[in-house]
Amino acid sequence: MDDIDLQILEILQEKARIPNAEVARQVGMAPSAVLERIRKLESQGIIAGYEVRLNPEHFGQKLAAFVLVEISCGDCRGTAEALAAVSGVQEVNQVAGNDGYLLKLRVADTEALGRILREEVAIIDGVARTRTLIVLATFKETRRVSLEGPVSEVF
Amino acid sequence: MDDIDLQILEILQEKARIPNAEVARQVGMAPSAVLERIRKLESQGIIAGYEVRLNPEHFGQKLAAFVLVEISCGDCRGTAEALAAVSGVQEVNQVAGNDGYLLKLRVADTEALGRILREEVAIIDGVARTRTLIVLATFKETRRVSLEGPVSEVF
DNA sequence: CGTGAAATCATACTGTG
DNA sequence: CACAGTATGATTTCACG
Repeated sequence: MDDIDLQILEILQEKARIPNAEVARQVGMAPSAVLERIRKLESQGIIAGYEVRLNPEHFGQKLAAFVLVEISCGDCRGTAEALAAVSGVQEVNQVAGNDGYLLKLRVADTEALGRILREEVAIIDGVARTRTLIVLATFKETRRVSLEGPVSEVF
Repeated sequence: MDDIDLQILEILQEKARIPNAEVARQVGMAPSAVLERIRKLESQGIIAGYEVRLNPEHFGQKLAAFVLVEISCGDCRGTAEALAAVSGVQEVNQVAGNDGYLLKLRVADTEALGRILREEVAIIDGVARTRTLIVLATFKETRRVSLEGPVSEVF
């Protein structure tokens, strides 16, 4: 991965749906060459995929929340998968410390959140306790990765 | 927004970089009509944008962490913006309760995280205390929104 | 919402350093 | 091996019905 690859990734992070030909212009190369580089980045897993970003508020999901799920591990295999299947869950992160998992979810409102915690989370095997953080406002939400600094060439 | 729009969004959530003509085939419409719908969804803000998903591990960012930032609000204007500017910060969520903000960040390693907390977060005006949750594993990480249920027509 | 023509783009192939 | 040039077919755009 060289400097031109980084330029391409930077452009794509800025605007993922830019035409290939436009990327080629910006990096000063032929479209075919740029395409070849992008394909290679995809096959190397450096580009993991492409996503549409929908506005959740238009789909009746006005509330975001983080839920810390404390685990009492009798039988914990499958807990993560069970949590991932809960309504509205966008993230399941296993975290160090007593709180075993940190979930991020998007739901309609506090009522729906309460229902989900009671009826879908609490019943999962190994779930001891939950602590919920209601999101009042989101000031930044990106998946951008800073492309500066040393780049691992592994994989 | 009607049922065909929902179908289109569902297809795009599944695979964002699908050619328009393919979407048209799946919903049984002319490509031009589909494109027109997509453009409308974009201008309405229902489609908020498109993203490349890069693999952070290829860019020396092997560690994810959540940081709860407790705020002692003397002068809190600008705190969120200051937090958003911290290295590696991907999310800044204001949360209810004592912990004022929940950050998500991606960094190289625990050493970098420590440095950032000391040198970039702790010095921000209004930051009283932080509690860090190290992510050991991520089982799910999506921005998909469930398109079922009642759809708000507002905006 | 569909059609069709024109512009633009994607991509496979080929040649070149 | 990476890149540019080229040709072909697909896609996007836009005016119009």
